[in-house]
Amino acid sequence: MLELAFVRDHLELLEQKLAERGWSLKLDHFREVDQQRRKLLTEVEGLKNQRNQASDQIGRLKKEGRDAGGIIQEMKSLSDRIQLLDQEVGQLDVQMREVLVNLPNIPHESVPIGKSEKDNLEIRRFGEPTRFGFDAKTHLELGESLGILDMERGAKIAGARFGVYWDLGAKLERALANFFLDVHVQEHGYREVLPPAIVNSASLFGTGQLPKFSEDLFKLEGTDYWLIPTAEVPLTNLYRDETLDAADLPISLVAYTPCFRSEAGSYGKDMKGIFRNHQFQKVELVKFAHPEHSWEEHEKLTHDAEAILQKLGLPYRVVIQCTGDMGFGSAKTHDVEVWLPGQGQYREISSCTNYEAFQARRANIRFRSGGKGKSEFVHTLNGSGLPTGRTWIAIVENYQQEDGSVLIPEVLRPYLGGVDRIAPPAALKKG
RNA sequence: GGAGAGGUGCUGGAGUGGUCGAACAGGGCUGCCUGCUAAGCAGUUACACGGCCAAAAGCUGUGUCGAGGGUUCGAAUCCCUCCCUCUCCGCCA
Repeated sequence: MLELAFVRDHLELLEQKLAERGWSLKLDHFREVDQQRRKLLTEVEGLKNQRNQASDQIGRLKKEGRDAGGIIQEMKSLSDRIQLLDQEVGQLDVQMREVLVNLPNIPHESVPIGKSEKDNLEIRRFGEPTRFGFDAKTHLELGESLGILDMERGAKIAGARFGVYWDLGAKLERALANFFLDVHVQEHGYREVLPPAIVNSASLFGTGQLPKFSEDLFKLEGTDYWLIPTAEVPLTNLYRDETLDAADLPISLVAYTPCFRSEAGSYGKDMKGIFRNHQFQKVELVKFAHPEHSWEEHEKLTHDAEAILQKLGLPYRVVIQCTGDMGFGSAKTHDVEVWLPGQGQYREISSCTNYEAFQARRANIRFRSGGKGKSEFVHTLNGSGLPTGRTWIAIVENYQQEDGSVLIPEVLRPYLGGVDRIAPPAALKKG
C-alpha cells in the first residue's frame, strides 16, 4: 500500500509508473473523492468539537443540579447531522481504500522497464549449464526409475499436482531443509522460526495476497483460515501492529514450512513432476530493515540464497525482474534461476524482493529509535532460501549419471547419513 | 466441545453513563540535591490521523481503554456480535 499523502501529491507520476508496470489506471476519480472526503471530514470534526464542548457543559450543569434540557435538545439535531456526515465520510473512505489497497508498489529506479520475463535483466552467473555425454533425463523420469518420486499415487490420494517422495527421495528433501536452515542460521545470522501454516485473512492482507489474489490461495471452508502460500506471510506478520526498536534492525528470520498454492490460471503449465505443485516445502528468508539500509539488505538476502546453490555446486544466474514481470508489492525483485538440464533452461528457484514500506504500511509494522521520537514504517524483504522441492529437482537433474543414478553433492552427504549416490533398484540388487 | 472469569497506557492496577486520555503505584526522561551509587525533592512521560505554519518548533481538531456494531445530548463504563487469554471438565497427536 502506498501512502495516501504520496498518492494525493503524485497522481501523474503514479499513472506513469503504473503504466510501466502494464497498468492503465486513471486516478482523477480518486482526486475528486479525496477532496470531497477532506471537505466533509473538516466539517464533521468541527461539529464533533461543538458536541464535545456541549457535553462537558451538560456534565457541569447536571453536577450543579441545573437544567440542561435546552442544550440536550440542540445536541440531538447536531448528533443526527454528525451521524449522517460520518456515514458519508465512511463511504468515501471505503472508496479511497479500495483504490489504495489495489495499487501495486512503485518500481525502484534501477528496475528495467519491460513487458514480460523476456525483458528481465541478467546481472550475474555462477557456473556453466551442465552438459552430459548422453541425453539428460527429467527429474520425473529419474525420480520414477529410482523409485523415489511417485506422482501416480500422489494423484490417487490427493489429485493432480501432488507428489509422493519415497525413501531417499523423502530423505533428500529433509536433508535439504536441514542443510538450508543450518547455513542460514549458522553462517548468515538468521533466527529460526516455526510458524503456523494456516493464517487469517488479516495476515494475507498485510503481505499483499489479499484482497486481490484470493484465487491463488486455498481457504478452509467455513472459517477465516487460509493455507499459507509461503512462509513470507506468517513471518512478516509476526510483527504486525507492532513498533520495533531501531536498534534491533535488521531482523532476519528463516523458516521451513509447507506452502500451498491453488495454481489457478496455470493449467497445463509445468505439469511434469513436482515443479509446480499445490503443496511444496520451502525455506524462506524474511528481513525487517531500516529504510536507510534495506537495499544493502536486499543484496545480502540475494547472496544468502545464492550461497546455497554455490555450496551445492548448482549453476545459476541472477536476473532483475523487469517492470512488467515483477510482483504486486515489489519495489525490486532479484530472481535467482537455477539451471535445469531436464528442461534445458534456467528456471526460477528464488525471488528476492524488497517491498520497501509497501507491506509495512498494510501490516502496520513500525520502528522507533530507543522508544523515542516519531515512528516510521520498516522495510520488509523476503526471498526463498531455497524451496526444497525445486532444489530437489535441480540436484537430481544436474547430478544425474549415465546409468540413471544420482550423485549426492559433498555438503549434503552428512545430512543423508553418508549416502553419496542414489542408485536404481536394479543396480542395488547387482551391487 | 461444555462451564466460569477476564481483556484498560511501557508495566501493575483503579475506574459501572458526564470536565476520563483515564486515579494511584512502578518504570522512563529532565532538573535539583549529591565524593560515587542509592535514596530524596520537583517536573515530565501514549499513539494515530487531520488543520494552521514555507518548514521546524509550536498551537489546534478528531479518534483510540481487545475488534466491530448499537443505545444516548454524551460510552472505558449499558446492550449485541466476534476475537483472544486464564481456570475447571471432556476429548486428543
